Amino acid sequence: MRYEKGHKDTTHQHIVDVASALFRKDGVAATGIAGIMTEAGLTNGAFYCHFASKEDLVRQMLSFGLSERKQMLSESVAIGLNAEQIIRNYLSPVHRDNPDRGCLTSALVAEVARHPGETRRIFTENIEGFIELLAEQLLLVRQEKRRATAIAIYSMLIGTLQLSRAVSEDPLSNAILSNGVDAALDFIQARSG
Amino acid sequence: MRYEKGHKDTTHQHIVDVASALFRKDGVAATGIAGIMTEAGLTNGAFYCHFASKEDLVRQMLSFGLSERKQMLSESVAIGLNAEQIIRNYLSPVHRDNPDRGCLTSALVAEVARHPGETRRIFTENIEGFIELLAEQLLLVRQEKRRATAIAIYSMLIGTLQLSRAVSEDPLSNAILSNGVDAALDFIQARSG
DNA sequence: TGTACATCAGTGAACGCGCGTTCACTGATGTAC
DNA sequence: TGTACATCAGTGAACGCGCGTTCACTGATGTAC
Repeated sequence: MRYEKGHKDTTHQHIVDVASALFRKDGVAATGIAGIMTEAGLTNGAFYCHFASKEDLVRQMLSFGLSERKQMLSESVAIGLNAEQIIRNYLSPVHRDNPDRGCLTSALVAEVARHPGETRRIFTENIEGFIELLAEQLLLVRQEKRRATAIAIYSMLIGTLQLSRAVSEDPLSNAILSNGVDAALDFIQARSG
Repeated sequence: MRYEKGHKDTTHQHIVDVASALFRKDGVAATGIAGIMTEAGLTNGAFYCHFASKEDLVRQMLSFGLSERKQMLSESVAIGLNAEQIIRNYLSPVHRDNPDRGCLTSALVAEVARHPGETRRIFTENIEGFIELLAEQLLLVRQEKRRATAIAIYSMLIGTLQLSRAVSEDPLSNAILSNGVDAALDFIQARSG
């Protein structure tokens, strides 16, 4: 069969979206091509009409997924969320319990570190824009300290979320999250004025 | 051949040590039994004289490895290192560049989160002792805030180390590390007095 | 003291399975004449 | 307008390979008589 204009692009994007969710849920190494394609409603072979290799998919997924997350953050700001609300959303039980729809960095940062330089380069490129956007929201922090503060907060957030996901169940996991919110806010406070 | 008394325990421990390094370097999912046994100087089959399954090894590795790390921290304290020095060592280029000999949590926390409940329980159990020990070093922080502060600092440390490992090369990676030290010290400062 | 047997850490080949990747093929539509 | 061919996203079987796990076997030593 022939397909309508734009069909291939739609399918391509669909595969990236499906892979992005599976990678975040199970990790890159533990997710197979066959599983991705089945989940996308296609067969194995079609994968290589869209990607040169699994690593190629990983790179496209990082590039698209991180800029998508950046846009989500940007929209949060646009509708009036401040730094505190962004932090509360990030360190929420909902985010903890749904890694497949959550932050790519907290789900995949350790695995990215083990991937080839080109993959890490794409990660780095996208993360820098993210940090920049986060820095802009730290209105109380002196301009020249904003970037450094944003990096530190981002590190806190990904470390805290990961720890809350790894420990077995409540109540410790919830305590880690709410403790993380307090800590991030105290830290911003310390860097303010 | 028969072996001297204690031989099996020595071999068992050796396999755990080898696996611990490989898991930290490449991740659990990407490390195979055959690779571990070859690195340990044995053949495949012997693995099941020592462990019921790969998951069994993962659990023993976490249990032993985390209590080993806790003892290392304990010894650092015994020889007079303070909280600042512990943080500087943790967020050093040497630690970043040698994950196979470094912190298990920063290397494996995201993967542990995807393992069965029993594995996460072992992780949790050991991490709590670690947090406690770290809390005791926060001498400037008011007693009732120490535990919460220790958790937050630990989250910062693992998040920062992971981020520094994932980004591509210097100078950003080094900046993330030294920025992390400043942030952790500022945070302790904010919680002091 | 000498012989027969038990022990058991480790060997190495094999199991079924899923991995990433390749490739000859399909078939609906578009294009050329 | 009708026919022959080109296009190309997707199919599905197959490739070699390594995975976790199983198992019959080895062989040096310890034990029993």
